[in-house]
This record gives sequence, structure tokens and C-alpha cells, in this order.
Amino acid sequence: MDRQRRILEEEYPELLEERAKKEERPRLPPLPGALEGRVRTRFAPNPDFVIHIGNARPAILSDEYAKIYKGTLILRFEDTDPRTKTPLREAYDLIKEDLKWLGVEWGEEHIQSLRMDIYYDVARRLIERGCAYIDTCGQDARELLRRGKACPTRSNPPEWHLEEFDKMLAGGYGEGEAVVRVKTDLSHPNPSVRDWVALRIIDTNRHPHPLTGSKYIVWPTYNLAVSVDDHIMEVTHVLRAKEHQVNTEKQLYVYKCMGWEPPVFIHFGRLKLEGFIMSKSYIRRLIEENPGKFLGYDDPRFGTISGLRRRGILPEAIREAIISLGVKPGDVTLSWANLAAINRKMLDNMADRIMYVHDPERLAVDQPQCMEATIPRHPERPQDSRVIRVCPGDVVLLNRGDARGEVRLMGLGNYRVDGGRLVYTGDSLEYARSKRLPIVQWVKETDSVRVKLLKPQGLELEVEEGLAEAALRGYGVDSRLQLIRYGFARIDSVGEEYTLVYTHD
RNA sequence: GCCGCGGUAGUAUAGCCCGGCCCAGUAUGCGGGCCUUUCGAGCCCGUGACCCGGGUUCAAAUCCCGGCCGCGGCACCA
Repeated sequence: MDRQRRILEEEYPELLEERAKKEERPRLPPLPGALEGRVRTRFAPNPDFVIHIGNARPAILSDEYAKIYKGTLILRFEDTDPRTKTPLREAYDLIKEDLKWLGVEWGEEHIQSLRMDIYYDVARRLIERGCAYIDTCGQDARELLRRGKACPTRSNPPEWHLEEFDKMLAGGYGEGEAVVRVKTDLSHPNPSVRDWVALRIIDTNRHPHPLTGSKYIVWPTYNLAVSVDDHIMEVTHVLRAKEHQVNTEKQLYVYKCMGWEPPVFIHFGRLKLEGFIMSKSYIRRLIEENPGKFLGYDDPRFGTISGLRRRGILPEAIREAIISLGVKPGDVTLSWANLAAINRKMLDNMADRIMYVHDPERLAVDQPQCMEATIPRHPERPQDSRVIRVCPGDVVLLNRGDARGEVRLMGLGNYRVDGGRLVYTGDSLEYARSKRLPIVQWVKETDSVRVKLLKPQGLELEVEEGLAEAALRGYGVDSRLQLIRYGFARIDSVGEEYTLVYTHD
């Protein structure tokens, strides 16, 4: 092997180069305007639910770029709508757990609902500069803006608006009666950009915020809070999905008015994972409407990060898949085969092998004396193995499909299936190979563990009963195994019976 | 409907900005073979794509125009 390599190096160096190139992990394109040590990115989830692989994309890309340029990633929870996107108290921690598992490392952490005074302060400054105003026209404002006109209060002097703003904060207005708007182009082609709402009133007595209760009634909208925070936190690069394109346009008005330098905005398309349910609201509905059918938000049928984790997908595989998708503006569908292929490559090196048999056929062994099979935990670590002793009359289980003709029981010997019995025909591997005997996995009945294998199939979860060799008891929850000739699985729970989740083949 | 952004093999991606080295590279999938105490991994061979139509040019996947299709936005959501 070494000699071959030497020859290669001397005579055909370009071949090795090719090879090295192939082994390289996918790389991200350079980040426009990025300076080493100065890059600051951010991941800003809404803590109203756990994150899925689509949300993980901006998180991983932001993390990856921060690492490439030796910069900082900021984690910021955007929880400024206690009414229609009520934050979930547990979500803050669940999201952090998922991010840690994904290997995402952030240097700063912020929660917007704890920064309200900052937004109020910027709101006042926007008003002072004549860039924002209080609209007390209620529903009429919408119709006016649609026609390129605005609430008459728009032209009042800043002092008036400052007073009105204090009145809003003091509870002088109810929901919908007054909002703070940022002045934009009233003839902007997109009506939602025209004097967009920067702060509004939310009755937190009726819709309390999980963190601040009913302490605040004036809440910044996404666009105000984001532009203020991205500036204050000195974010240099914003990586987000293209649904935010219009928001970028809106936010630029704040930057312009305040004289702030905007970050570089990069928008990419949406990510779908083939065959998985991604939508937060759909997942919530499925769980609510089908009690008992799903295992939780981390059900392996869901595209949530916790669901993929439970399925047995490795965080490195998710990261590699997302990096290889790049940052293009078009939508992408990550095929399951592709993710599974990346995962399989990584899993193959680390997953120990276990013999597992489903749909078993019981066969009594007919052989002259006791024999021992040595089964390595992993083909590349043959010295680390276990021994299974099989004596005449012992019952061995084979998969029904394997129990015919002459077969080789892995590590044990060659047998002929004959009327409910396994008749020993010799131990020659050469013979087995020359006759192309199927080399099959097997389980000794008295030395086995009952297994419930959960196999996600779209919206269904097939439950397969089977038996694994006793060595399975040496593994705990979360262990990833390769069920020989069957596929990869992750141990979901242990006990008298083991529950495994089928990962992929 | 209006505004914006896209369209490279089954899937994803490279190339497009700075036209020729692209009769289009890579991964995965699929077909075949080798190897192997796994139907895994590895190795080899094969399969398969520039949305359509015009234009510019000696030359277009790459530039321009039109069409078609897809996606996103049009909230006092994020």
C-alpha cells in the first residue's frame, strides 16, 4: 500500500491531487465585503416553536461565515409580538439546545423583549428627525396609504408626535388607535413599504408576554427592532431567507434617517427537505389533532432539528448538506437520499454492527458439536468483538427471506435449511464464496433482545417487531448502530425491550 | 393583479459578474462490474442537464430582448 502510494507520488502526482480534491468538504463562496476578524453575523429566531432544518440554514451559514472569518455570531431572540406570534417560554432553551447540538457557537446572546427601552429611544430620535410620526387615524390610515396618501397627522411638528408617543406609552391609546410609522415614499410600488408601522400597541393584559408579562404595551415591529439591533450590535452581514427582501428595503429607511451604515444583506431561497413536514403551524396542528399519533415536536417524521436528531441524523451531516447547498436565491429541495448519503458516510465509520432479524423463522441447529462465532463490533476493528456460542439443538432465527437453500451464517459457518432445521455443511468461507452463498445475519433465540423498530414512512410510523443479538444490551439511548444487512438505526429507549428508530439504509 | 427574485441531468450544486479552455465539472440517485464474513463502505465503467424563442458576436450556459414556468412579498407576523 505504502509502496503503491510512493509510486503514485513519484510518477503521477496529479492523480493524488485529484483524490485530495475529492475528499474536500464543500466550501462556501467568499462573503462580499468580509474582513478577517471583523465579521459579525447573527441568527435571529422567533422563539414561538422549535427550529427546523429550514431555520437551521441561516444559523449554520451565519455560524460558518463567522468562523471562516474569525468573527462573531450573535444569537438574538425576536419576540416582539406577544399577540399573533406568542413566544413559547420553553422555546428559548429548546432552540439553544438545538443550536448547540448543531455545533453553532455564538458569542453574544440577546432577547428583544428585554431591550424595549432601546427601541423607544430610537423611536423618539426618528420622530425628532422628522422621519417617523404618530398615526391616529386607525383603520383609515390603511386605505389612505393604499391610495398614496397618509394620515393628516403626518405633517404635524415633531413636538406633537413626541407628546403623542408618550401618550401611547402611558396607555392613552388602545390597540389599533395609534401607531408609530416611519416616513417612506408614499408612492412606493409596494403599499406595505409606504410609511410602514414601526411600533404598535398590544394589550398585554389580554396577551401577556411570557418574559415581560404585561409590563409593555407599545411593541416595536420586526423591521424597527431588527434595524436598531443590527446596527447597535454592529452586525456586518445579514444572511436570511428571501422572504425578507422587502423588509430589507423597509429597514434601509431607518439606516438612512439615522445616518447608520447598513450591513451587507444576503438573501437565499427557501429550503425544503424532501419527504418531511417542516411547517411549524402544520406540525403543531398535527400533534393537536392526532393525540397519540406523534411522539412530539421531535418526532422522526418531522423536519425539526430535534426530529432529525431523533431519526439518527448527525449534526455534521446537516451542516455539510447545508453548506453544499450554498447561498443561492433560488429555492432548494434537499433530497432525503442526498442527506442520507452524507449521513451514511459519517455513520459508517462510527456505528457498531449488530445482527437484527425481523420476520423471523425459528430453526433448530443440527451440527456435531458446539461452535463459537466471533462477531466484530466493526469490520475495521476486528479485534474488538464478541463471541456467540451455538450448540446442537439451539434455536437460531433467520429472516424468512434468508431461510432457504444453503446459506452462511455470519461468523459461524455454512448451513442448509432443511425442514425447520439448520444442517451444518462446513465452515469453509472459500466454499461459501465460490458457491455465492448469501452471508446472512442471525440471532440465537435464547440470547436475544426484543426490538421495536420505528420506521418513518411519510406521515406514518411503521412499527416493526424483531430480535437483535444480546450484544445490543451493551448500548444505551442515542447509540447509533448499523443493523447488519438492514440499515442504520438509533436507540430511542432501552428496557426489557429496546426501541430503535430506523435512520436509513 | 402589482412589485421583486430565480430557472444547469431525478435531486442538489460548479461554471454565468470578467463570452471561447464547457460537445458542461462534482455529489447523490439509477444500471453494470470489482472487492469484501453486511444488500454498508471503497474502487472502476456507464446513464443523464444548460426552460423556450429571437438578437449581439468569428464564438453564448454565460451578454440583450420577449415568452413560459416557479418562488417570495403585497400585515399594527417574524
